[in-house]
Amino acid sequence: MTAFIGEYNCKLDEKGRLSIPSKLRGQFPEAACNILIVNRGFEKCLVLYTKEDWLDETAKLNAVDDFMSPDIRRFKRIFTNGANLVQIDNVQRVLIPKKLLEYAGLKSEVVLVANGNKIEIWDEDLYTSELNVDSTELSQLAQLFHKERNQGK
Amino acid sequence: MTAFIGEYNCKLDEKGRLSIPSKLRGQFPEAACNILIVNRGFEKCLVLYTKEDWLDETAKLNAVDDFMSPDIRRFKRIFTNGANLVQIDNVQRVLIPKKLLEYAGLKSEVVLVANGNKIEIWDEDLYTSELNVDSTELSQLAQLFHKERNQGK
DNA sequence: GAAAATTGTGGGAAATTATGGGAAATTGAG
DNA sequence: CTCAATTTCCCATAATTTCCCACAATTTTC
Repeated sequence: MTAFIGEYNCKLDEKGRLSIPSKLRGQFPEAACNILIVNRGFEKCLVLYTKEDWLDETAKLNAVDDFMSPDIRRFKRIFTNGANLVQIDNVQRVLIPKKLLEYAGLKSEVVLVANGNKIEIWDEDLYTSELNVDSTELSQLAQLFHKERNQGK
Repeated sequence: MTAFIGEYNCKLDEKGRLSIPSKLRGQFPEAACNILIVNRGFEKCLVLYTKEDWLDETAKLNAVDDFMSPDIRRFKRIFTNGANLVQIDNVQRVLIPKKLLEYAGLKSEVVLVANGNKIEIWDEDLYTSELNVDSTELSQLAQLFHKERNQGK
């Protein structure tokens, strides 16, 4: 599984093309791996996966039989909603589908944020306010995280 | 088994023809594979299978003995009854039978959604509301998924 | 600090894909 | 058997996407 690192500011051109900074590009497993999957994030952002990691994620979903229940089917749909294949062109850009640009409110200035095996794509301004947190809230969040992590076990 | 990726907006023309986006078409196992099966979905949508995967599905059904119960027989009958062979024409379109269009409430704007080895076909508006979920419901669904996945084993 | 190499940005042309319409073929009813 | 209706097949145009080239900007090297 890939583990991306870093945070990168970049630009979308008016055709909706996002050029991937070479430092990030270098982190992809294979030079040959030039197909990515973009998806809507739970927040107002997009998420990039390598094809391999996307297939791993969805394999977990697909292992569960659709006959089982309507809720299972619904969950699968919600989880995979918006997925799009994109190809990296020969100058390291991907064309982001218009629908997804709208969803995430992406205009020109965007931020790519590594998050495990995923890369989040945020509008710069939204990202700034998402990160805008004071120390009280941060420690509340940490407590919550700790609690829920242990519940999950 | 095929694993399709992506969500695609497309249009039905007034003859009921659905053109398959090239990105999706490229995911079919063989260029020669130009016969698909459309069936009713459990929700108000349709489901596309490759011929091969459809045969797998029906094999699973037929593995269950008809002697077992009337409900088994009834389910098999109803499930199989909606299935239709459709052929991909030379510009990558399939003609969806009118009965199925009605069943899924398909008008002009539709969405094709990859779901494992199947492709779901939704009316755009219905699909949007299917995906419209608040965070409380989402976490309930996630829990349910987690639970049922483990039950299924 | 200047030159070279790499990377980022923009735009245009070519190829591919989508879409609509019409003609030919097939089917079914009378 | 004939006519009407539907279906299949094919072609033309519109729209989109992909590919390519040129230049700008940044980084690296000497």
